Amino acid sequence: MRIYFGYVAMSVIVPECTPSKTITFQNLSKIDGEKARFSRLSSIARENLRNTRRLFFHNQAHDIKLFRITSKLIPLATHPIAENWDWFVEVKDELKSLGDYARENAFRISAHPDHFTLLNSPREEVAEASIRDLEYHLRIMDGMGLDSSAKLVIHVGGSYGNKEASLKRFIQNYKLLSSEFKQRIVLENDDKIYTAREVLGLCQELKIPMVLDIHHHWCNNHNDDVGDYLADIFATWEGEARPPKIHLSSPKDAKRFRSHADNVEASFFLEFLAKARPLNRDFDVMIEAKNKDQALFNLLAELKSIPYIHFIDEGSIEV
DNA sequence: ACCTGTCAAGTCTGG
DNA sequence: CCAGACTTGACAGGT
Repeated sequence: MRIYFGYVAMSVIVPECTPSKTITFQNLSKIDGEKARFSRLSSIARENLRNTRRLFFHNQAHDIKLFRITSKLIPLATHPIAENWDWFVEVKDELKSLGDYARENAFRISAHPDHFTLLNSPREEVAEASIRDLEYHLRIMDGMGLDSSAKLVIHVGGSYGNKEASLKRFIQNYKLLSSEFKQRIVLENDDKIYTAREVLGLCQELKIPMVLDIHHHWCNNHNDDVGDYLADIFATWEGEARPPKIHLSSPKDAKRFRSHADNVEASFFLEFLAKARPLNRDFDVMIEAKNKDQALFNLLAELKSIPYIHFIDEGSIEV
């Protein structure tokens, strides 16, 4: 089984290369005239795209085929102050060529809309804002010309005092979405509310691929063992062009155990690998650590001493 | 060059 | 009913 590794949004190795530059609402408001404000936003957006391109080159040079693009690529894209700003036209060409490069090098691109994207909120304005945010992500992926294997990873949402009703509301709202959304949305278990088993049930019912977050499962699991239903989680990816994806991170410390540590404990990964090995299926691992790409390299360096792990290149292994 | 409080967005808890 | 926690990278204003 082949396992590919990737990291989230930014590099700690490539200097001066943030793809998430922004401007605060307050400061943008100080600029006189809509035209000048939009021009400022456009120049930030283009800078972010330039840096994303540099990250792509870096990834390709190191055989890293898995990458999560930042949600902050286009500054204030869904903020009311930028409502009349046609950002897509401004960055259309850059987006397309970025996507071409990704396709040529067989990159697996994903995005993870922020935690206030809540499809199941009982507040209509929140649910609507969430759809606007998903639309924004869709336009980026479509603009890059990526096929439906480029996924949008989201959580189920809040519990709002009634988990059962909130799950139902997710189902209702999800069903209202067009197929453009549905072919990209995948669901992830979270660290507080919806466990892996609950998310799996939802994914099976709605035929949505499920991303298992090992760290979240460790925080929030109702005492069940993910090994018992890992095969079912992987099965939600049947018919998809790409293999299942998991998220991997380690707890920061005993007190802040939900937070991401700087690096990933090799034992944390190996424990999971022991459960996945019998299934003998390829899967992708998204590393979520403060040290970003360096954490990926650090983990792989540690795996070098494991006898049954063979290195294909800098970014993938064979087990 | 470096430091610190603040930032568009939501939800949950505890007082 | 409201303040604070949660979480994270970057801004912005200051030294």
